[in-house]
Amino acid sequence: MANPKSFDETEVLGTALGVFLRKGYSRTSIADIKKASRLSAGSLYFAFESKQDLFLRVVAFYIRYVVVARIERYIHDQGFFDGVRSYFESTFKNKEYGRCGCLLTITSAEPHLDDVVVRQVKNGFQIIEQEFRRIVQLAQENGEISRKRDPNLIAQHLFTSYQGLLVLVRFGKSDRYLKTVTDAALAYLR
Amino acid sequence: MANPKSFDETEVLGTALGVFLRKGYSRTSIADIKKASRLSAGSLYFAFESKQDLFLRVVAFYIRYVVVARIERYIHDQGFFDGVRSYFESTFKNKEYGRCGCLLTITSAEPHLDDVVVRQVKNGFQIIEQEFRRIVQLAQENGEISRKRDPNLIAQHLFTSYQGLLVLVRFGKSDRYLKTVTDAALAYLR
DNA sequence: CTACAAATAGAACAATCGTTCTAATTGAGT
DNA sequence: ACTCAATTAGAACGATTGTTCTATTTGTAG
Repeated sequence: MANPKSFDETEVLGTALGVFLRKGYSRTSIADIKKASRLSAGSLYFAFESKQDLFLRVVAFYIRYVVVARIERYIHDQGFFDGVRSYFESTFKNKEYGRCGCLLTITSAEPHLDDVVVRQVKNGFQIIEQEFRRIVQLAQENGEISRKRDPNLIAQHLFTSYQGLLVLVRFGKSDRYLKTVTDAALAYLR
Repeated sequence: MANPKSFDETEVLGTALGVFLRKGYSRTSIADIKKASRLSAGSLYFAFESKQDLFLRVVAFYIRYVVVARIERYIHDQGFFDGVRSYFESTFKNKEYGRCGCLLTITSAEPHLDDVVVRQVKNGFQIIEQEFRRIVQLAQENGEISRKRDPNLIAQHLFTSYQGLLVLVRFGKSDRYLKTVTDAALAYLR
């Protein structure tokens, strides 16, 4: 045994996430990751198998600690309608990773991705949609939404509006515009 | 005078559009364009100033002869509701450029674009939104939509749903799913 | 038929990409 | 203190990028 690892892998994942969000998968170079993480090529390739391997782990990190964690927290703290509104608004108000869109959304726009990557992104999408379905059903039990409506349909609508919103966020629409869009998406649920 | 141009520039723009739609701006190489158009680097750089110049002209071509032309035709032939439905469905049913998403949508997801490109894409988005607003107002005059509703809001909703749909199309959701999403977007307008 | 410039083809350029390799450094176990 | 393997840094590799350069071909005007 000698020379224990001098950096926290999770921390690197968070840093890399920021870079991937800003530049996208294929246009992010290892040089970018090196600069952001202050690690050398040697260290990076010692810790991660390849650029693709690093990205896959970043996606998993993102789904778990950004997307799902955020949804849970908002819904738990504020209930369905206000929680969804806060979640939608976090896409353009959040300081940490805000205004960059969603890692899954921007990745799905990239061409000729490896099958493994596609599967990982698909999985992420399903998790988000499933979360939406879950909170809709919860809201129906609470009486916040009528039990007569189809939760699948509502979840789909939520998901599509969310994706549309993210495109507009990425594209730099004004906060006022994005707020109106959020309102319209929520109005459909009343 | 000698040796007149042996290829049609518009034809090249159409071919290049197909490549850019499949691969995105930054990941499309001049080699790709060469292969698709069967032109040499010399010819391409004789006709177009640079890769960026070519792309700008492709975007203009796309807005005019694909997006706007398609909207006009569907609305003219089928009226508002069926027209919008057909237009939405063309994003995943059209054989020519279908299933690739929208050139503007996928470009807006790309990082660090030149200001000139950003402006061109922004312009395209505005044109689409403006077209939506125009056909909504037209539908209000026809009585297809209540005159009491705010056409700007409806156009915004249409635009956002359209962008969300395009993300899902690009991502390979099933026709059935996409049709449901389209229905939900239209239901909001009734 | 000759001359000439527009148009073309393809080799060559520097820059950047992801990745690998080789040393040098590090610190715990003996 | 010495050993030895885990870890690190950074040079180097071949492949690919957008672009430029140099010939060569081409068709028409005189």
